[in-house]
Amino acid sequence: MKNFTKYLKTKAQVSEENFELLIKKVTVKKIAKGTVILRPEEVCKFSFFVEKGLLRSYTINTSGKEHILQFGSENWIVADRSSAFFNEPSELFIDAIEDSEVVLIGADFIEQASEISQYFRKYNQIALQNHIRHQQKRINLLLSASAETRYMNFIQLYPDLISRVPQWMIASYLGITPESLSRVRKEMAKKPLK
Amino acid sequence: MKNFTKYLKTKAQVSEENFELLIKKVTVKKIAKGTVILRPEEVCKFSFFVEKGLLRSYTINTSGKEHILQFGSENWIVADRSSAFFNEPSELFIDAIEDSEVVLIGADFIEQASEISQYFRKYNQIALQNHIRHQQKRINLLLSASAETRYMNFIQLYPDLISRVPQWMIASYLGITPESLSRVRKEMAKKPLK
DNA sequence: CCTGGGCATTGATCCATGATAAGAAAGTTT
DNA sequence: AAACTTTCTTATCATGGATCAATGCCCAGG
Repeated sequence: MKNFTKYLKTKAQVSEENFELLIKKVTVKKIAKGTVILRPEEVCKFSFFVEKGLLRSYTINTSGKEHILQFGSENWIVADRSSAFFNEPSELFIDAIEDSEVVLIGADFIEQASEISQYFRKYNQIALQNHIRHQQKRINLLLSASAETRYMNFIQLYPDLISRVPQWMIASYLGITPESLSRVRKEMAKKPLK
Repeated sequence: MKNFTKYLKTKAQVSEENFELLIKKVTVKKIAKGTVILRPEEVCKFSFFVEKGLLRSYTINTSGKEHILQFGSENWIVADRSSAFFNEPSELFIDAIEDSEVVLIGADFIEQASEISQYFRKYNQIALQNHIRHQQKRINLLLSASAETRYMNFIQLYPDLISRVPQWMIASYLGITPESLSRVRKEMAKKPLK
Protein backbone atom coordinates (compact mmCIF):
# COMPACT_ATOMS: atom_id res chain seq x y z
CA MET A 1 0.00 0.00 0.00
CA LYS A 2 3.02 2.25 -0.12
CA ASN A 3 2.01 3.99 -3.33
CA PHE A 4 -1.60 4.37 -2.36
CA THR A 5 -0.65 5.86 0.96
CA LYS A 6 1.58 8.35 -0.75
CA TYR A 7 -1.21 9.12 -3.16
CA LEU A 8 -3.64 9.92 -0.38
CA LYS A 9 -1.25 11.79 1.84
CA THR A 10 0.79 13.70 -0.67
CA LYS A 11 -1.34 14.17 -3.74
CA ALA A 12 -4.77 14.35 -2.19
CA GLN A 13 -3.36 15.93 0.96
CA VAL A 14 -5.40 13.82 3.33
CA SER A 15 -4.51 14.43 6.99
CA GLU A 16 -3.05 11.66 9.15
CA GLU A 17 -6.28 11.47 11.10
CA ASN A 18 -8.49 11.17 8.05
CA PHE A 19 -6.06 8.79 6.49
CA GLU A 20 -6.53 6.30 9.29
CA LEU A 21 -10.24 6.59 8.82
CA LEU A 22 -10.22 6.16 5.08
CA ILE A 23 -7.68 3.42 4.78
CA LYS A 24 -10.07 1.03 6.42
CA LYS A 25 -12.46 1.39 3.51
CA VAL A 26 -10.19 -0.13 0.92
CA THR A 27 -8.75 -3.56 0.29
CA VAL A 28 -5.66 -4.67 -1.53
CA LYS A 29 -5.72 -7.50 -3.98
CA LYS A 30 -3.21 -9.43 -6.00
CA ILE A 31 -4.15 -9.95 -9.61
CA ALA A 32 -2.34 -12.61 -11.61
CA LYS A 33 -1.30 -11.74 -15.15
CA GLY A 34 -4.16 -12.36 -17.54
CA THR A 35 -6.91 -12.23 -14.92
CA VAL A 36 -10.00 -10.36 -16.03
CA ILE A 37 -11.36 -8.17 -13.25
CA LEU A 38 -14.15 -6.44 -15.11
CA ARG A 39 -16.17 -7.56 -18.10
CA PRO A 40 -19.09 -6.18 -20.10
CA GLU A 41 -22.51 -6.33 -18.49
CA GLU A 42 -20.98 -6.16 -15.03
CA VAL A 43 -21.21 -2.95 -13.07
CA CYS A 44 -17.81 -1.53 -12.24
CA LYS A 45 -18.03 -1.56 -8.46
CA PHE A 46 -14.45 -0.52 -7.87
CA SER A 47 -11.83 1.75 -9.27
CA PHE A 48 -8.48 0.01 -9.35
CA PHE A 49 -5.51 1.90 -8.04
CA VAL A 50 -2.44 0.16 -9.38
CA GLU A 51 -0.06 -0.36 -6.51
CA LYS A 52 2.23 -2.51 -8.60
CA GLY A 53 1.97 -4.02 -12.07
CA LEU A 54 0.05 -3.10 -15.17
CA LEU A 55 -3.63 -3.14 -16.13
CA ARG A 56 -5.49 -2.40 -19.31
CA SER A 57 -9.08 -1.59 -20.20
CA TYR A 58 -10.41 -2.53 -23.60
CA THR A 59 -13.45 -3.41 -25.67
CA ILE A 60 -14.04 -6.33 -27.97
CA ASN A 61 -16.23 -5.62 -30.96
CA THR A 62 -18.62 -7.92 -32.74
CA SER A 63 -15.92 -9.25 -35.05
CA GLY A 64 -13.79 -10.18 -32.07
CA LYS A 65 -11.26 -7.41 -32.25
CA GLU A 66 -9.82 -5.80 -29.16
CA HIS A 67 -9.43 -2.06 -28.80
CA ILE A 68 -7.43 -0.85 -25.87
CA LEU A 69 -8.68 2.30 -24.20
CA GLN A 70 -6.21 2.66 -21.40
CA PHE A 71 -3.09 1.25 -19.84
CA GLY A 72 -2.50 1.78 -16.16
CA SER A 73 0.79 1.14 -14.43
CA GLU A 74 1.88 2.08 -10.92
CA ASN A 75 -0.02 4.99 -9.37
CA TRP A 76 -2.67 5.09 -12.03
CA ILE A 77 -6.32 4.42 -11.48
CA VAL A 78 -8.07 2.16 -13.95
CA ALA A 79 -11.85 1.82 -14.02
CA ASP A 80 -14.88 2.23 -16.17
CA ARG A 81 -15.73 5.63 -14.84
CA SER A 82 -19.14 5.76 -16.48
CA SER A 83 -20.17 2.40 -15.15
CA ALA A 84 -18.90 3.17 -11.67
CA PHE A 85 -20.42 6.61 -11.47
CA PHE A 86 -23.76 5.92 -13.07
CA ASN A 87 -23.98 2.44 -11.68
CA GLU A 88 -24.76 0.99 -15.05
CA PRO A 89 -23.41 -2.10 -16.84
CA SER A 90 -19.97 -1.66 -18.25
CA GLU A 91 -18.98 -2.22 -21.86
CA LEU A 92 -15.34 -2.76 -21.02
CA PHE A 93 -12.95 -5.45 -20.04
CA ILE A 94 -10.22 -4.78 -17.54
CA ASP A 95 -7.44 -7.26 -17.00
CA ALA A 96 -3.86 -7.51 -15.83
CA ILE A 97 -0.97 -7.43 -18.29
CA GLU A 98 1.49 -8.24 -15.52
CA ASP A 99 1.09 -9.80 -12.11
CA SER A 100 -0.30 -6.85 -10.24
CA GLU A 101 -1.36 -5.52 -6.92
CA VAL A 102 -4.33 -3.19 -6.84
CA VAL A 103 -6.22 -1.19 -4.26
CA LEU A 104 -9.98 -1.48 -4.61
CA ILE A 105 -11.70 1.86 -4.30
CA GLY A 106 -15.47 1.79 -3.97
CA ALA A 107 -17.86 4.61 -4.74
CA ASP A 108 -18.45 5.03 -1.03
CA PHE A 109 -14.76 5.69 -0.53
CA ILE A 110 -14.78 8.53 -3.02
CA GLU A 111 -17.89 10.04 -1.49
CA GLN A 112 -16.68 9.78 2.05
CA ALA A 113 -13.24 11.10 1.22
CA SER A 114 -14.84 14.02 -0.56
CA GLU A 115 -16.96 14.74 2.47
CA ILE A 116 -14.07 14.54 4.85
CA SER A 117 -11.50 16.45 2.91
CA GLN A 118 -11.88 19.44 0.66
CA TYR A 119 -8.46 18.61 -0.71
CA PHE A 120 -9.51 15.18 -1.77
CA ARG A 121 -12.59 16.55 -3.48
CA LYS A 122 -10.50 19.08 -5.28
CA TYR A 123 -7.95 16.48 -6.27
CA ASN A 124 -10.63 14.20 -7.55
CA GLN A 125 -11.99 17.04 -9.60
CA ILE A 126 -8.57 17.64 -11.07
CA ALA A 127 -8.28 13.97 -11.95
CA LEU A 128 -11.57 14.14 -13.84
CA GLN A 129 -10.50 17.21 -15.74
CA ASN A 130 -7.20 15.59 -16.59
CA HIS A 131 -9.02 12.61 -17.90
CA ILE A 132 -11.09 14.82 -20.17
CA ARG A 133 -8.06 16.68 -21.41
CA HIS A 134 -6.24 13.47 -22.11
CA GLN A 135 -9.15 11.96 -23.99
CA GLN A 136 -9.55 15.10 -26.02
CA LYS A 137 -5.94 14.98 -27.11
CA ARG A 138 -6.37 11.39 -28.10
CA ILE A 139 -9.48 12.14 -30.14
CA ASN A 140 -7.70 14.93 -31.89
CA LEU A 141 -4.77 12.65 -32.66
CA LEU A 142 -7.02 9.92 -34.00
CA LEU A 143 -8.77 12.46 -36.19
CA SER A 144 -5.68 14.02 -37.60
CA ALA A 145 -2.56 11.91 -37.38
CA SER A 146 -1.02 9.00 -39.28
CA ALA A 147 -0.09 5.71 -37.67
CA GLU A 148 3.51 6.81 -37.44
CA THR A 149 2.71 10.09 -35.76
CA ARG A 150 0.42 8.40 -33.32
CA TYR A 151 3.11 5.90 -32.45
CA MET A 152 5.72 8.59 -31.91
CA ASN A 153 3.30 10.41 -29.69
CA PHE A 154 2.76 7.23 -27.72
CA ILE A 155 6.48 6.79 -27.18
CA GLN A 156 6.73 10.32 -25.89
CA LEU A 157 3.77 9.95 -23.60
CA TYR A 158 4.52 6.50 -22.23
CA PRO A 159 8.21 5.77 -22.71
CA ASP A 160 8.15 3.26 -19.88
CA LEU A 161 5.30 1.25 -21.38
CA ILE A 162 7.13 0.53 -24.63
CA SER A 163 9.13 -2.21 -23.01
CA ARG A 164 6.41 -3.54 -20.74
CA VAL A 165 3.53 -3.82 -23.17
CA PRO A 166 3.57 -6.33 -26.03
CA GLN A 167 3.67 -4.61 -29.36
CA TRP A 168 0.35 -5.89 -30.56
CA MET A 169 -1.33 -4.19 -27.63
CA ILE A 170 0.28 -0.90 -28.48
CA ALA A 171 -1.02 -1.36 -32.01
CA SER A 172 -4.46 -1.97 -30.57
CA TYR A 173 -4.21 1.20 -28.52
CA LEU A 174 -3.18 3.14 -31.61
CA GLY A 175 -5.99 1.74 -33.70
CA ILE A 176 -3.81 -0.14 -36.21
CA THR A 177 -2.87 -3.77 -36.79
CA PRO A 178 0.28 -5.33 -35.31
CA GLU A 179 1.61 -5.79 -38.83
CA SER A 180 1.23 -2.10 -39.55
CA LEU A 181 3.00 -1.13 -36.37
CA SER A 182 5.85 -3.46 -37.20
CA ARG A 183 6.20 -1.75 -40.56
CA VAL A 184 6.01 1.70 -39.04
CA ARG A 185 8.83 0.79 -36.69
CA LYS A 186 10.88 -0.53 -39.55
CA GLU A 187 10.47 2.73 -41.44
CA MET A 188 11.37 4.74 -38.39
CA ALA A 189 14.53 2.71 -37.91
CA LYS A 190 15.69 3.67 -41.39
CA LYS A 191 15.45 7.41 -40.99
CA PRO A 192 16.85 7.69 -37.51
CA LEU A 193 16.82 11.48 -37.21
CA LYS A 194 15.84 11.25 -33.58
CA MET B 1 -32.32 33.41 -21.30
CA LYS B 2 -35.27 31.10 -21.37
CA ASN B 3 -33.27 27.95 -21.91
CA PHE B 4 -30.59 28.86 -19.45
CA THR B 5 -33.18 29.61 -16.80
CA LYS B 6 -34.76 26.27 -17.37
CA TYR B 7 -31.36 24.64 -17.21
CA LEU B 8 -30.63 26.16 -13.82
CA LYS B 9 -34.03 25.70 -12.29
CA THR B 10 -35.01 22.33 -13.64
CA LYS B 11 -31.84 20.43 -14.38
CA ALA B 12 -29.56 21.83 -11.72
CA GLN B 13 -32.47 22.33 -9.36
CA VAL B 14 -31.42 25.77 -8.21
CA SER B 15 -33.92 27.43 -5.89
CA GLU B 16 -35.68 30.63 -6.87
CA GLU B 17 -33.71 32.55 -4.29
CA ASN B 18 -30.34 31.27 -5.43
CA PHE B 19 -31.37 31.72 -9.00
CA GLU B 20 -31.81 35.45 -8.50
CA LEU B 21 -28.40 35.55 -6.96
CA LEU B 22 -26.66 33.56 -9.65
CA ILE B 23 -28.29 35.04 -12.68
CA LYS B 24 -26.52 38.31 -12.02
CA LYS B 25 -23.18 36.65 -12.61
CA VAL B 26 -23.78 35.81 -16.23
CA THR B 27 -24.16 37.82 -19.40
CA VAL B 28 -25.90 37.02 -22.63
CA LYS B 29 -24.25 37.70 -25.94
CA LYS B 30 -25.24 37.50 -29.57
CA ILE B 31 -22.68 35.82 -31.80
CA ALA B 32 -22.92 36.32 -35.53
CA LYS B 33 -22.39 33.30 -37.74
CA GLY B 34 -18.71 32.78 -38.37
CA THR B 35 -17.50 34.77 -35.39
CA VAL B 36 -14.61 33.16 -33.56
CA ILE B 37 -15.04 33.44 -29.81
CA LEU B 38 -12.03 31.43 -28.69
CA ARG B 39 -8.74 30.81 -30.41
CA PRO B 40 -5.52 29.00 -29.55
CA GLU B 41 -3.21 30.70 -27.05
CA GLU B 42 -6.14 32.43 -25.41
CA VAL B 43 -7.34 31.21 -22.05
CA CYS B 44 -10.94 30.04 -22.17
CA LYS B 45 -12.44 32.45 -19.65
CA PHE B 46 -16.02 31.39 -20.23
CA SER B 47 -18.06 28.35 -20.91
CA PHE B 48 -20.68 29.06 -23.53
CA PHE B 49 -24.20 27.91 -22.86
CA VAL B 50 -26.01 27.91 -26.18
CA GLU B 51 -29.29 29.67 -25.73
CA LYS B 52 -29.98 29.63 -29.42
CA GLY B 53 -27.97 28.68 -32.47
CA LEU B 54 -25.02 26.40 -33.03
CA LEU B 55 -21.36 26.48 -32.02
CA ARG B 56 -18.42 24.26 -32.78
CA SER B 57 -15.00 23.69 -31.26
CA TYR B 58 -12.14 22.56 -33.43
CA THR B 59 -8.40 22.48 -33.95
CA ILE B 60 -6.35 23.41 -36.98
CA ASN B 61 -3.20 21.40 -37.47
CA THR B 62 0.07 22.51 -38.97
CA SER B 63 -1.03 21.62 -42.48
CA GLY B 64 -4.10 23.80 -42.10
CA LYS B 65 -6.71 21.12 -41.65
CA GLU B 66 -9.63 21.53 -39.32
CA HIS B 67 -10.75 18.82 -36.95
CA ILE B 68 -14.01 19.35 -35.20
CA LEU B 69 -14.21 18.17 -31.63
CA GLN B 70 -17.71 19.20 -30.70
CA PHE B 71 -20.90 20.71 -31.96
CA GLY B 72 -23.16 22.47 -29.53
CA SER B 73 -26.70 23.48 -30.28
CA GLU B 74 -29.41 24.73 -27.95
CA ASN B 75 -28.93 23.79 -24.28
CA TRP B 76 -25.41 22.51 -24.75
CA ILE B 77 -22.35 24.00 -23.17
CA VAL B 78 -19.34 24.50 -25.36
CA ALA B 79 -15.94 25.36 -23.93
CA ASP B 80 -12.37 24.23 -23.70
CA ARG B 81 -12.78 22.60 -20.35
CA SER B 82 -9.08 22.06 -19.80
CA SER B 83 -8.21 25.62 -20.56
CA ALA B 84 -11.01 26.96 -18.42
CA PHE B 85 -10.36 24.69 -15.47
CA PHE B 86 -6.58 24.81 -15.43
CA ASN B 87 -6.43 28.39 -16.59
CA GLU B 88 -4.01 27.56 -19.32
CA PRO B 89 -3.85 28.61 -22.97
CA SER B 90 -6.33 26.80 -25.16
CA GLU B 91 -5.46 24.85 -28.29
CA LEU B 92 -8.96 25.15 -29.71
CA PHE B 93 -11.04 27.42 -31.80
CA ILE B 94 -14.66 27.98 -30.98
CA ASP B 95 -16.94 29.74 -33.43
CA ALA B 96 -20.56 30.06 -34.44
CA ILE B 97 -22.00 27.99 -37.26
CA GLU B 98 -25.29 29.90 -37.08
CA ASP B 99 -26.19 33.26 -35.67
CA SER B 100 -26.31 32.41 -32.03
CA GLU B 101 -27.09 33.60 -28.59
CA VAL B 102 -24.93 32.36 -25.75
CA VAL B 103 -24.75 32.75 -22.00
CA LEU B 104 -21.25 33.41 -20.73
CA ILE B 105 -20.44 31.32 -17.68
CA GLY B 106 -17.26 32.21 -15.84
CA ALA B 107 -15.30 29.97 -13.51
CA ASP B 108 -16.53 32.05 -10.59
CA PHE B 109 -20.09 31.21 -11.53
CA ILE B 110 -19.42 27.50 -11.37
CA GLU B 111 -17.65 27.82 -8.05
CA GLN B 112 -20.27 29.99 -6.48
CA ALA B 113 -23.12 27.88 -7.75
CA SER B 114 -21.41 24.79 -6.35
CA GLU B 115 -21.05 26.48 -2.99
CA ILE B 116 -24.62 27.62 -2.89
CA SER B 117 -26.31 24.50 -4.12
CA GLN B 118 -25.45 20.88 -3.60
CA TYR B 119 -27.69 20.09 -6.51
CA PHE B 120 -25.72 22.24 -8.83
CA ARG B 121 -22.47 20.68 -7.70
CA LYS B 122 -23.92 17.27 -8.25
CA TYR B 123 -25.26 18.22 -11.63
CA ASN B 124 -21.96 19.65 -12.68
CA GLN B 125 -20.32 16.42 -11.63
CA ILE B 126 -22.75 14.48 -13.76
CA ALA B 127 -21.99 16.70 -16.71
CA LEU B 128 -18.29 15.97 -16.35
CA GLN B 129 -18.90 12.25 -16.17
CA ASN B 130 -21.14 12.41 -19.18
CA HIS B 131 -18.46 14.21 -21.08
CA ILE B 132 -15.98 11.46 -20.25
CA ARG B 133 -18.41 8.76 -21.26
CA HIS B 134 -19.14 10.48 -24.52
CA GLN B 135 -15.48 10.96 -25.35
CA GLN B 136 -14.77 7.35 -24.55
CA LYS B 137 -17.42 6.17 -26.96
CA ARG B 138 -16.00 8.40 -29.61
CA ILE B 139 -12.48 7.10 -29.08
CA ASN B 140 -13.73 3.56 -29.28
CA LEU B 141 -15.54 4.34 -32.49
CA LEU B 142 -12.52 5.99 -34.03
CA LEU B 143 -10.42 2.99 -33.12
CA SER B 144 -12.76 0.40 -34.44
CA ALA B 145 -15.25 1.61 -37.01
CA SER B 146 -15.26 2.42 -40.70
CA ALA B 147 -16.25 5.78 -42.10
CA GLU B 148 -19.70 4.48 -42.90
CA THR B 149 -20.30 3.10 -39.43
CA ARG B 150 -19.10 6.31 -37.85
CA TYR B 151 -21.44 8.30 -40.05
CA MET B 152 -24.41 6.13 -39.22
CA ASN B 153 -23.60 6.52 -35.58
CA PHE B 154 -23.49 10.27 -36.02
CA ILE B 155 -26.91 10.30 -37.61
CA GLN B 156 -28.31 8.34 -34.72
CA LEU B 157 -26.68 10.53 -32.14
CA TYR B 158 -27.37 13.90 -33.70
CA PRO B 159 -30.27 13.57 -36.12
CA ASP B 160 -31.06 17.25 -35.80
CA LEU B 161 -27.57 18.36 -36.73
CA ILE B 162 -27.57 16.60 -40.09
CA SER B 163 -29.61 19.38 -41.62
CA ARG B 164 -28.03 22.25 -39.75
CA VAL B 165 -24.37 21.46 -40.19
CA PRO B 166 -22.69 21.61 -43.59
CA GLN B 167 -21.58 18.23 -44.74
CA TRP B 168 -17.91 19.02 -44.84
CA MET B 169 -18.03 19.83 -41.14
CA ILE B 170 -19.61 16.49 -40.39
CA ALA B 171 -16.81 14.91 -42.38
CA SER B 172 -14.33 16.83 -40.28
CA TYR B 173 -15.99 15.61 -37.10
CA LEU B 174 -15.83 12.04 -38.36
CA GLY B 175 -12.20 12.32 -39.33
CA ILE B 176 -12.66 11.85 -43.06
CA THR B 177 -12.61 14.10 -46.12
CA PRO B 178 -15.78 15.69 -47.49
CA GLU B 179 -15.30 13.67 -50.67
CA SER B 180 -15.26 10.44 -48.71
CA LEU B 181 -18.39 11.36 -46.86
CA SER B 182 -20.10 12.11 -50.13
CA ARG B 183 -19.13 8.67 -51.36
CA VAL B 184 -20.28 6.99 -48.20
CA ARG B 185 -23.65 8.67 -48.52
CA LYS B 186 -23.94 7.57 -52.10
CA GLU B 187 -23.24 3.98 -51.13
CA MET B 188 -25.77 4.16 -48.34
CA ALA B 189 -28.40 5.48 -50.70
CA LYS B 190 -28.02 2.39 -52.87
CA LYS B 191 -28.65 -0.19 -50.18
CA PRO B 192 -31.46 1.52 -48.39
CA LEU B 193 -32.22 -1.16 -45.83
CA LYS B 194 -32.54 1.66 -43.31
C1' DC C 1 16.45 -30.29 -24.39
C1' DC C 2 12.70 -30.46 -27.12
C1' DT C 3 8.33 -28.60 -28.23
C1' DG C 4 4.42 -25.72 -28.73
C1' DG C 5 2.16 -21.34 -28.35
C1' DG C 6 2.35 -16.44 -28.40
C1' DC C 7 4.72 -12.64 -30.64
C1' DA C 8 7.16 -10.07 -34.22
C1' DT C 9 8.54 -9.65 -38.92
C1' DT C 10 8.03 -9.84 -43.87
C1' DG C 11 5.98 -10.30 -48.38
C1' DA C 12 2.04 -10.24 -51.49
C1' DT C 13 -2.23 -8.48 -52.45
C1' DC C 14 -6.43 -5.86 -51.63
C1' DC C 15 -9.30 -2.09 -50.41
C1' DA C 16 -11.00 2.00 -48.08
C1' DT C 17 -9.97 6.45 -47.96
C1' DG C 18 -7.02 10.41 -49.47
C1' DA C 19 -5.56 13.78 -53.12
C1' DT C 20 -6.54 16.31 -57.00
C1' DA C 21 -9.34 18.32 -60.31
C1' DA C 22 -13.47 19.74 -62.37
C1' DG C 23 -18.31 20.50 -62.62
C1' DA C 24 -22.96 20.86 -60.80
C1' DA C 25 -25.92 22.79 -57.16
C1' DA C 26 -27.17 25.72 -53.84
C1' DG C 27 -26.92 29.94 -51.38
C1' DT C 28 -25.53 35.01 -51.05
C1' DT C 29 -24.72 39.58 -52.59
C1' DT C 30 -25.43 43.36 -55.44
C1' DA D 1 -31.44 37.86 -62.33
C1' DA D 2 -26.47 38.09 -62.81
C1' DA D 3 -22.23 37.25 -60.59
C1' DC D 4 -19.98 35.25 -56.83
C1' DT D 5 -18.94 32.08 -53.27
C1' DT D 6 -19.45 28.02 -50.90
C1' DT D 7 -20.83 23.39 -50.77
C1' DC D 8 -21.57 18.95 -52.73
C1' DT D 9 -20.73 15.48 -56.15
C1' DT D 10 -18.22 12.70 -59.45
C1' DA D 11 -14.21 10.72 -61.62
C1' DT D 12 -9.44 9.23 -61.66
C1' DC D 13 -5.47 8.03 -59.56
C1' DA D 14 -2.39 7.36 -55.44
C1' DT D 15 -1.47 5.36 -50.98
C1' DG D 16 -1.64 4.01 -46.11
C1' DG D 17 -3.04 0.53 -43.80
C1' DA D 18 -5.72 -4.09 -43.71
C1' DT D 19 -5.68 -8.92 -44.70
C1' DC D 20 -3.72 -13.32 -45.45
C1' DA D 21 -0.07 -16.37 -45.17
C1' DA D 22 4.51 -17.91 -44.11
C1' DT D 23 8.65 -17.77 -41.29
C1' DG D 24 11.52 -17.11 -37.47
C1' DC D 25 11.94 -16.08 -32.54
C1' DC D 26 11.61 -16.61 -27.86
C1' DC D 27 10.73 -18.75 -23.77
C1' DA D 28 7.81 -21.53 -20.51
C1' DG D 29 6.46 -26.23 -19.39
C1' DG D 30 6.88 -31.05 -19.92
